[in-house]
Amino acid sequence: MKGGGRGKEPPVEGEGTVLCVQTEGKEAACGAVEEGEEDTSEQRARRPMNAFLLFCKRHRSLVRQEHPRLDNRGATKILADWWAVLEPKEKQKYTDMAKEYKDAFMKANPGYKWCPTTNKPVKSSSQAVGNARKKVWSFPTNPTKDPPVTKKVPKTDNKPQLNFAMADPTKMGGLSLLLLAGEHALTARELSSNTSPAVVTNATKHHGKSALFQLAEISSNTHRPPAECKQEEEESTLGSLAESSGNSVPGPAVSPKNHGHAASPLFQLAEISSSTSKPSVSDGKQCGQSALFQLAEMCLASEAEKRGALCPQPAGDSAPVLPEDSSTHMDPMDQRDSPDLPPSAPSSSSSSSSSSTSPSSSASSTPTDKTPPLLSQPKNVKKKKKDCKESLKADKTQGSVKKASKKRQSSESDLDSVIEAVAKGTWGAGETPRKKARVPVSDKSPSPEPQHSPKKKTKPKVKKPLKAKEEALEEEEEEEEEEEVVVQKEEEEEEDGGKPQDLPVVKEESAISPKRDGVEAPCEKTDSLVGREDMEPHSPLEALVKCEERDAADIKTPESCGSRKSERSCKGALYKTLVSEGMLTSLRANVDRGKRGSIRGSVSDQEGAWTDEAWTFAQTSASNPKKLKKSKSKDETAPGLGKLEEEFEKKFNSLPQYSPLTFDKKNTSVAKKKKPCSTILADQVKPTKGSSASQKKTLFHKIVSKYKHKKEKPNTLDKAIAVCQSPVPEAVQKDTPCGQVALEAQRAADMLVGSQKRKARKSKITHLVRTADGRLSPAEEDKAKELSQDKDEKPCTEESLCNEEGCYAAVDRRDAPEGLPAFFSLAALAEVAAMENVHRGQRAVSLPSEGQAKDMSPQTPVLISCADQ
DNA sequence: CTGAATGAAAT
DNA sequence: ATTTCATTCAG
Repeated sequence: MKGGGRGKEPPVEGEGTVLCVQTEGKEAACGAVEEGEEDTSEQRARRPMNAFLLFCKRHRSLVRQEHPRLDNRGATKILADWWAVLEPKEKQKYTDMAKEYKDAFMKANPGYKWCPTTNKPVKSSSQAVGNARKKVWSFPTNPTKDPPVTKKVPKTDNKPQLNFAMADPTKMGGLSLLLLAGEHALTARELSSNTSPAVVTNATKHHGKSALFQLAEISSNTHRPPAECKQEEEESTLGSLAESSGNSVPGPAVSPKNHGHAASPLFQLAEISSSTSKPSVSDGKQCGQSALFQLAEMCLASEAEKRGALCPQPAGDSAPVLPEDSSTHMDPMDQRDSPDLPPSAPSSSSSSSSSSTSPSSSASSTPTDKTPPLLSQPKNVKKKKKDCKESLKADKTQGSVKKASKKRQSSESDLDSVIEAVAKGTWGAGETPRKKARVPVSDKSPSPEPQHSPKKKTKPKVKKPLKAKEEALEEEEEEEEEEEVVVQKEEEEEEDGGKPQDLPVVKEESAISPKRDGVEAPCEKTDSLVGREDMEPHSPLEALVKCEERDAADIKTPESCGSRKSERSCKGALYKTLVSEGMLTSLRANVDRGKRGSIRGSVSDQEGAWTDEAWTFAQTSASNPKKLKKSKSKDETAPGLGKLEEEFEKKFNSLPQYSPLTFDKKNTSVAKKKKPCSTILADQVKPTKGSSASQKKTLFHKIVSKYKHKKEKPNTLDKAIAVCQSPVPEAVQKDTPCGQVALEAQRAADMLVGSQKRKARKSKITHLVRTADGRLSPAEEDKAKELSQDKDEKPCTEESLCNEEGCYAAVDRRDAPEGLPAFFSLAALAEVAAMENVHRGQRAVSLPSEGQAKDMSPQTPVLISCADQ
């Protein structure tokens, strides 16, 4: 069975196929699982970050602020330099945190293997493996208890529980949809990919379905036939939504039941899924499927209804309707008791699988049908190579898909839009990526601000709220003030409810935030981001990410923060929604508590160490939503996530964030310590940076390649490099005589950090083989370059000139090197190297300030001259 | 998807 | 001793 199913992915299927598809998928999944890879390939949690990565994560934003143009690679280099200079003591913090993180992670995932590999599942290559990497924390052990022991499935070392996580939302149905939505929101682009590759988690999905099914039943309480269930589900769903939208806070009442049963079921679900390693699915699955299917429909229908209710005109794809509205118009209680939903209509329609009310609604319904197709799509998925190359190969083989992953092209299917809308909380709005969700945003602390929407459009009412928000934001920045936030939220909600256009609210916020940003220097990113968001649909994820960074950065410069938060808030909203739905029990708890302000408390409580509970918790809550995410999950930062995340975040934030200046100083000091010369360096340092360096590299490569250096291995060179590598600043270099250089060289060696340290991989090396010409492959060139650097001692003063821009310019023009004679003299190389060194030195020292040296003229000429020599 | 860096773990 | 992979995100 499995063989058949999994192997292929059904490209597209009609509606009818849905069930079929699912079935196949399941089988496939099962097969995969059975194959044994289950654990590994399934959804592996991401490995915990090491100290350096934590450091990078924490400081990258800073680096980028300083060097906006610098790309990540360059930033990484700088970060590496910083890291290198970081004092042990300081590093220790990161190291410790990393350790804690790791320990916690391991606790959560007892059998976790960093390198799953080994199994190379032949599998259908792309699929199963495809997603492999799920999210970081694998999830769950039981929420209640953490211990790994709980983990039910010891099957393999990897986590068994994953199953649940693995479950493919798309297949799951309404609930899954919600999850999906959440994820979608989180990672818009990824979603598409996820969907497509049903493959990935076949087994999991499979389980998920059955489990889901059960869940559905539970929630409904009555085991009624699917049809009836549907209604119930619908109602409940609406209710939950209403709750969420309406309040996140308070009220107690409404949801208790809902909430209660939903939640527990979830856990059960998780357990079930995990426990049943592979259910016999056949029977269950069918039932499950149908049930799920229906459920999904219901959900859609309900949504459609809402939409309709809100917006009389269904036609618009993206009418700006808000989900919340629905809440507004209905009482949760009422809903529960008797669903009167459908102002607009569709209840009946909804009931029928077909769906459909209006075109728009049809769209919504469509998704369901379509869903399968999506799944079938290839998936580019991001997962890197998770399973190693095989997966990659597979992907490649499949070819086409890649792009899809990046942007959710899947848009074709309305589903996406729907999902997004749901995620955002704004149904109608769907298309506009930017707006953050109005929703409950605040569940946590941090993020109330929305800045993205650059356009303020109309800002409807709610001015008050804005101010309040601003204040709140500020406060939050300083400290998270939940209460206010909450209040604001409520206000917003109300407002939203009053008006269908929640967008405005957001805009307002955005408008405000811009100001702040404007004030701040660092906004560039933000701005860009914003722009992007407007432009692109998938932006949200990025935005979120950025937000995270921003937060980190904020610590240092609080001002800047405004923009990102919005994203976060969006996320929070999503989570909230999910929670409200009962999908994330733990979250809900948190949310509730959080509203009261507990968040902080909780954090503080655990502050010290990662509690098992916390981890568990977090995993549980987080994992669900994230599963889909695969690559980027960004769990930590998520606003509404569980304690774990909070803790993580908190800890992460607590990590010292060193300002560039600090590093500069350090460099200086270090240099001084090591060598006297360094002093100069420090002063002179400028922001030059990696980027330029990289470009130079390119140039150098070319040059080098021309005369083909010989050094295949950097090793030999290393020494030399070490020697020369002084970080001397341009000025210094100029001035500095070779002799000093030598001294510095040592120092440099110290500073040297790693950049070039690492050996190239074999594969790469292979890659490096010389060409017939005798040229070296790029890699080699680099090495050669390095060598040259080593030698750099030479006196090329001018080179030092290269600044970021200067360098760029130079680079641009450069090319000249090609013309150079094949036989570059060592001296010439040395010069080149010197340039590089300079670069490096600057970089190392790099100061934020930009000014500088532009006096230096382009080095290209110099280079040439050198070459001539 | 790649890469740039470091580090932990696995092979 | 060598590979993977974790984070980030522009190319």
